[in-house]
Amino acid sequence: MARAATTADAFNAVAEPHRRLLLDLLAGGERPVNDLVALSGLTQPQVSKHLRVLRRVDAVQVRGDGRQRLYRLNGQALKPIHDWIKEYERTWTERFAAIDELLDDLTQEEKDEPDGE
Amino acid sequence: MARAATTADAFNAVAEPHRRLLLDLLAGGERPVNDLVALSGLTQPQVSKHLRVLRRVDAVQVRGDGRQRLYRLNGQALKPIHDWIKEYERTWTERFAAIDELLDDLTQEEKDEPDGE
DNA sequence: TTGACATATTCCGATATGGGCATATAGTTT
DNA sequence: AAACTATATGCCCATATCGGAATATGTCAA
Repeated sequence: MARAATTADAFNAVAEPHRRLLLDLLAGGERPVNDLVALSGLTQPQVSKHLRVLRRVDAVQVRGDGRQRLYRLNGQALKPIHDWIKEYERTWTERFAAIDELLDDLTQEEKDEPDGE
Repeated sequence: MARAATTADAFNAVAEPHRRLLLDLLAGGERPVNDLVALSGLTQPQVSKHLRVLRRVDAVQVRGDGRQRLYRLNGQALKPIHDWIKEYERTWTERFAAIDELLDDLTQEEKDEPDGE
């Protein structure tokens, strides 16, 4: 066995800068692929491929419209990321940071394994 | 040229589930590697390697203490992720979602490139 | 049907990743 | 110094990733 999970969840989908760019562009509204190509400066296949990944994690949805395919953002899929990172927000909120640090110290004392060492 | 950026920014560091686990554990306070090994169920080299990546993006900081190395979370490094994803929050906040959808439609009309298609 | 346009897919090569295992390095104790 | 503990590294393998170029697929128009 070598290597583990990768492009299959939102976290990974979003780890790619170009993919974030596409999402950002789609945040402005539904758009056909060619628009994204123009706006992103990426090649058409590149865009199609990245959109595919984003689709797999349901971060975007498609809708056929004539010969075009309209892509639309589905932020819902990004919620898990937000939920996870939200917990860390306190870390950089200075006031909380100080409190946390204090708590860490206290907690340490009672939690520290006292099994010799 | 093949392949682009990877493990060098917070987004990527956090894309790995095991790495998120380590961060979550460290959120509970400073800990030596062996604690993390025990708590995570990962092998020691695995932990060391993941910690290295996390260190490279400054998501954790080390402090030597005798023969141990105490790792501590540095949430600050995760802020960019939070800042980015925050913008998408409205998407799943139902009321906003509806409004956005409406705005999309309106915006579309005036923004749609009228250059022949 | 043929042709033009829009988008998706395939194949390829270069590279990086993560795990496993063995081992190196560092600090401590005796 | 030697033995021991704690952690970091190195090496290898299997696999996934991203980009590039070419091509397939799909849809509409003549």
